[in-house]
Amino acid sequence: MYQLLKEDGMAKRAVLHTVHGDIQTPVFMNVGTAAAIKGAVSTRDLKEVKCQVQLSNTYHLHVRPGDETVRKLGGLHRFMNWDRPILTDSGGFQVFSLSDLRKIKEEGVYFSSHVDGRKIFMGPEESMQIQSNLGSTIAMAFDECPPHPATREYVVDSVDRTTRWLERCKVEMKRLNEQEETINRHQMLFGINQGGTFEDIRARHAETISEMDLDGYAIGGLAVGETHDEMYRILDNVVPYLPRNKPTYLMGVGTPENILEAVERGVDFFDCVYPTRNGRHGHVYTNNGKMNMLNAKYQYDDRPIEEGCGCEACRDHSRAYIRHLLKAKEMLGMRLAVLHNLYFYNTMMEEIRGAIEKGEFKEYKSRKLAGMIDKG
RNA sequence: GGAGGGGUUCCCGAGUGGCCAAAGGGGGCAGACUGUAAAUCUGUUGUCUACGACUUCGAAGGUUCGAAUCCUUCUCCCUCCA
Repeated sequence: MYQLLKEDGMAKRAVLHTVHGDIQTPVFMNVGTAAAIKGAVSTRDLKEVKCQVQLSNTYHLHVRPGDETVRKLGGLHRFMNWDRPILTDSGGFQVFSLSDLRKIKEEGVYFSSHVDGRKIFMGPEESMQIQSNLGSTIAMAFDECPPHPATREYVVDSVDRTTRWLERCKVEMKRLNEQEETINRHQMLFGINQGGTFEDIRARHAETISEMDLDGYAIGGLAVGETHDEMYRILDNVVPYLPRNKPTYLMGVGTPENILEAVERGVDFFDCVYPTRNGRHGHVYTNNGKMNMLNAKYQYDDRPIEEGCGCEACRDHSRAYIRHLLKAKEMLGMRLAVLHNLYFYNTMMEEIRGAIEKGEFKEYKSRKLAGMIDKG
């Protein structure tokens, strides 16, 4: 159940009650694609870094270790030792990211596994079955994330198919949740809006899926190469067509700035690989902007990444030391950078929630952005 | 003492007369990354009054229109046999 607690302009402060506990929104979901946050981050670390929800991936877990394996081991929560909510992405993004390794048909998508090349068929039913086997808190509809740029004809075809797939997802999810042996019989299903950069297609699709009474609504197919302005324009245009009394999830986004802009436009669920991937690559986020810890200027810098930050990296170590670890390719360097970034993101979301509660989101956003732009 | 092999740009290491400022790694420096095929990928890495010039391949001298590449001497290192 989703409860809207407070509104500040378009910005929403809400709570989503789930069988695995409450999610306070706006929230950033920490991405652990293959049932692990890359960078040697444990579930203990995740709790310390204030992670509310983890995101895992249907396609990747189906390929390895196999969703049947996870089901036999009691589901993803038990497998990973994570008792808070998990959202599983459907495999729809892999239709985009593994575009050289797949064929799209009406019935679904034929992949050749990126691991060993074997044929894998995934349609809406298969995606729901896999996610049911994983037992995640929230399942995502199986969609196609179209490339950018794409022609209008391509996008129309793709979105129509995604709608038909969504209907099939809904039927299959209902069936699975009614079965006795299902691990999580309260698994939620979020639908995904598509339409590329075509506002009218986006809006019409949003209206169509809004009538389907799903547990939440995502906006997909953004941050795939379009400009930030285009992305914001689409949010302006689409969010109003999605139900306000349901979660609004902007998939795969984004930078701290992207998130602030999207919250202002009514989005309250996010996920992105940036904090983890950038951390592994030596980039860390601070209130003064992004830093590349690999840069020579930090060689003798004895300060923490960010003064006053409560994360393990900042409490215990200097920039110089973390730079050394990263340069030496010591695992600890990546781990500390990732922990810092996740802490930064999750803390920012906490601040956002506080600001909305006080009705001061706009001020908070300007302050935050000014800091990051000034010294970035 | 005898026989042989070798010293290349920060490092390792190709290159045996012109297409060589010199392959390829590494290291350095910088950049990219948005529902993760990513501990990945890209650029750059002699100097300058830079679409041209200058200095460089152990040192010095020589052959040649032209040398990192051929010759002479010197020097240093390594291996094997005594």
